[in-house]
Amino acid sequence: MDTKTQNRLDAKARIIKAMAHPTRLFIVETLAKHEHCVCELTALIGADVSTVSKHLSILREVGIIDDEKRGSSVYYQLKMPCVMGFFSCVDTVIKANAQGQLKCIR
Amino acid sequence: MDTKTQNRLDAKARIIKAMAHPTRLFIVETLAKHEHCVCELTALIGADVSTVSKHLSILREVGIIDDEKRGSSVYYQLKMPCVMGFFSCVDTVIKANAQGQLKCIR
DNA sequence: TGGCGATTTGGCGATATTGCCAAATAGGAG
DNA sequence: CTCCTATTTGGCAATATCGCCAAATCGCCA
Repeated sequence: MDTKTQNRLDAKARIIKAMAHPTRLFIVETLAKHEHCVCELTALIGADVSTVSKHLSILREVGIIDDEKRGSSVYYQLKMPCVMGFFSCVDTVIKANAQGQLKCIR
Repeated sequence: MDTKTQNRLDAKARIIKAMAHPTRLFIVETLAKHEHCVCELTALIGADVSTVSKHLSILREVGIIDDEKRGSSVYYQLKMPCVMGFFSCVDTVIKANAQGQLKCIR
């Protein structure tokens, strides 16, 4: 694997890794509906605020979401809605696995 | 976040996590062209055979690739080609980030 | 200006991932 | 049967991730 390919795949993996966590998937799905501030997301997720804040910064770092400070709150929004289409393939994989399981039982 | 959502997102994250590694991205992209045996992939990647074998088992475990033993070799193939479309969004994110950088310099 | 609510950052222990080596396993060729 | 090649598995050290607490920031508002 040459260096150029390595760098390209490193960049790609960094972005995918940012989504490879249940809480961060929840954040992306939730922001797909509409923007939310950190406190709202924290309430929905049910984890420590600092934990949620770190998840948000991971997603922002790779450019998937955007933040905007308004008043005393920080509002996050989905910057790259295409990731939602991205997920439909994952659901396809899950469905295919389930059908494979069924076939074994039958 | 209720238990049902938690389980759904765990399953989704598991699959995405399987792709969140440069070497495994390389494997998926390579298999998208056509099937390869472990030895061929190992040569292309340039890592230890055992390392490549483990990466392959991670991808197989979540149902993204399939294996078939023929002769003394094991051939792997892409089972879920939709992941390639999945990647185009990631490229979009990378491009958007680059353009954002440019805007800052200008 | 002092204090309050919202958010981020530092740090720590627990856990997970990664990549190599060595050893086990599985088939095929001689 | 025995050697050889291809692959997988076990184990280990290095590194990264995760989630909480505590502390630092940052705006507002009285």
